[in-house]
Amino acid sequence: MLSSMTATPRPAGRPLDAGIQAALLRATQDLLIEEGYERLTCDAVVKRCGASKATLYRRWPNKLALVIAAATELFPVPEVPDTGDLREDLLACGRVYLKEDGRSQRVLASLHTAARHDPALRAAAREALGSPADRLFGEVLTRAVAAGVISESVDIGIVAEVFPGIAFHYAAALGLPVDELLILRVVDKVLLPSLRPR
Amino acid sequence: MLSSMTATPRPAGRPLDAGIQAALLRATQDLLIEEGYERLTCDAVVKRCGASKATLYRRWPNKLALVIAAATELFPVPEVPDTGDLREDLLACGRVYLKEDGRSQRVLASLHTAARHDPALRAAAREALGSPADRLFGEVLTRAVAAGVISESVDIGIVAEVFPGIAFHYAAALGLPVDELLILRVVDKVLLPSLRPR
DNA sequence: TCGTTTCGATACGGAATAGTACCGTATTTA
DNA sequence: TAAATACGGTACTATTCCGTATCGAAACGA
Repeated sequence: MLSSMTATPRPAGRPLDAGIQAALLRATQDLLIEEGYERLTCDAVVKRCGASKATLYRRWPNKLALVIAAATELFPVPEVPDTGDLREDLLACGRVYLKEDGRSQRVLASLHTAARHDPALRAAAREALGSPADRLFGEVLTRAVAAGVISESVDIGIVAEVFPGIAFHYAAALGLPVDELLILRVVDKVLLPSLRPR
Repeated sequence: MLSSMTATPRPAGRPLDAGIQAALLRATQDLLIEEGYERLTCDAVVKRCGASKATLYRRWPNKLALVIAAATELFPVPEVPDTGDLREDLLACGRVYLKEDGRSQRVLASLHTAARHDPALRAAAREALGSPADRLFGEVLTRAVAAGVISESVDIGIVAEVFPGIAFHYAAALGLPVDELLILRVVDKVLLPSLRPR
């Protein structure tokens, strides 16, 4: 009864193994972080899972589709923090970058740098991802201006770019981890001071 | 007489063409900006100059050496600004990133991202380059603290990372140009406010 | 003029990698 | 049991790209 309600009744033959699918996506994410898009190879992905190439190409038609799938899986759009306290909201925005040990942001940084020079990847990534976390600061700040918590004379556009800029610099160039201490320093020592009315 | 004083008297045969050498380095820089390190090919470099591969490999033993030479050529270590006025010094630090239309910083960003995942490139780049411009803000700020212009309670370490972070984010991920307006916004709306004693 | 070296052009070897094809085996439904 | 499909393994093709080798022509010094 219940199974008969599914849109596509299970086809004959051995079904796809969901565990392998998850393992392939996870390995792809790891290799994106470790090696970057250009140096990630499909052979390395399947080898790391003890899988075979047929198993990979049965699911995704090519490397680009695999990578996009691996990235999108990481991005349930984060919610805009709203605690009623500006400092707490800003800290919460920063902590989005810590989720799963910064996994999603590190994958995104890897993709972003490669997309810079690869039109196909750029188009696919823009469609599938955006960079949701980077927008959080802007939304929190505009809300704060609307609520009168921040003076309208403040340049919230550039303030909103401070943390994403530093986080990307850390992840993509310096190879440093984004951690709670960094978030505290940026929020307390840079963002809040530059938001104070003069 | 004069020529006899040179350490190495001109050897026999046709001399190396300095113009071609300059063209090869410039083409390498352009392709680093346009394509990134991984996608830059030696064939593309020589093709763009109307040169041949023999001409390239006569000068540099491999792609890595070519790229390092192309990058180092762009970096006469910048001088630490010292105008006597903190704001002017900070603006001057930012304007280093504008030199030659941001050419050197864009090349460096390209190299930096590739070096993240390439040990050989990383070692060579660290030895040959560092990232001199990124250090300017730190030096200006520590001097200002020593001079008593800035309170010691300020976290100059993180403040010094704001502009390099945003500039790298723009160059390596967003593909946006760093311009005078951006420098003004960062310095006046972020850096100086966060340096004010509370 | 003669020897030496650089020039552009081109062909080539070797390695890496994307993607395809096929194998025998295992798992599922009918 | 039979048909269908997924599985790991592996061989294969096609392409790209680094780096080498070789060619005749051109540019230098002696």
